[in-house]
Amino acid sequence: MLELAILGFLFEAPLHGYELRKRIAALTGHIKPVAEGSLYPAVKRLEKAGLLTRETRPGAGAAPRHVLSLTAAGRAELRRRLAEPAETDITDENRWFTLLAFLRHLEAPRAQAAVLERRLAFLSEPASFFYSGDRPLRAEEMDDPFRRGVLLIARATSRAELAWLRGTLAELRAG
Amino acid sequence: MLELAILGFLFEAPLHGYELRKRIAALTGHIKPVAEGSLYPAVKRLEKAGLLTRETRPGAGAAPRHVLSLTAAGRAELRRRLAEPAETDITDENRWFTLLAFLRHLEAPRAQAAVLERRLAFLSEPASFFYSGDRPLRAEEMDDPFRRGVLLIARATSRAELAWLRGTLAELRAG
DNA sequence: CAACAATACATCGACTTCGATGTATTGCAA
DNA sequence: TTGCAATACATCGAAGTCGATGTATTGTTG
Repeated sequence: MLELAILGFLFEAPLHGYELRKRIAALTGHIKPVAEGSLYPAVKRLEKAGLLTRETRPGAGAAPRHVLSLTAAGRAELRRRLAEPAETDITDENRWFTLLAFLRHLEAPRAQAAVLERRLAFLSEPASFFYSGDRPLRAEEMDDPFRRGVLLIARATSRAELAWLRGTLAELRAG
Repeated sequence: MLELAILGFLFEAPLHGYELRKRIAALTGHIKPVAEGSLYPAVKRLEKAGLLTRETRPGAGAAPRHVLSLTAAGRAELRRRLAEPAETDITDENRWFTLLAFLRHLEAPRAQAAVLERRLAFLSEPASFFYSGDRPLRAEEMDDPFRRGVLLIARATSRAELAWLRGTLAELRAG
């Protein structure tokens, strides 16, 4: 998720680490903040893998700025990660939202639609957080108000997302 | 999140590891599966901390069952984690849902309400995933259909949850 | 003019998690 | 009857993440 965000932001423009950090904080920081101690090693990993390059410039600030840019391999890798997301990128909302934030960089509408369809399939499966034997329980069946809340909120999210998915898929197909 | 689920399920009844694994999978597995390689070390940690005990019984299955039970300290620790959740337990939906699944074990309605109020405060803050300068952007302002989707879905979730929170808080206060 | 926040890096050890692998038994289906 | 799925543990190394800490400069505010 962190790496996807780094690749996604750098795809849009070269940035130095501090700016990248601020953009990631704006994107997902209110939900799940990313520590600096995670960001710099992640940048290093991607650099080592040849996905980005670092150019040192005598900075306006204190330390010299390291401007980070994606390489051709890095741009290809972003597109690959967007086109072939892992299962948890589809199911985990945090990851899914991060993916959606950069899905525009996947140029082919067909490929974009294919990703949305995976999410559609996931949301269409009968699933719950709570079961009676094998049967998923509905909100109305829960006595516990807190567990009922989980199901009510999940249902509202699911409905809104299914409506949006169907509409957007129709638009993508129309062209 | 994993530790909270372990404490939560064992609070309800003593279980052996395999059963615990299945319950955790049912609760959150469709969204974010937990590897066995995470579960057993987590159980060990909690055991070492004196929060649970392990009783070996000649099992019906292959290996002998290790029945896990919470100690008094373990029960107290669950209540403490429910009453004083970390900030990300409030903001991250995965963690928040796990917390809600066990919030009934916090006996005092006052304490339950206090936790819901923290979530209410978080959801009431003006926040977005996307900004123009400092100003959070609304769904209607987004050109990118995917980013618009993120905001539309988040808004639907937020509305449903706020309605549920207000209703449940009223009930808790009414007694 | 002193203190502090913000800018701009970076590292380190501790801890957590993951994926792979291993052991052994029961029961069912091909 | 052979093999596979399910039951029921468990470990190990690799990798990732976090929180704390450190350095140095600029700009702002009291």
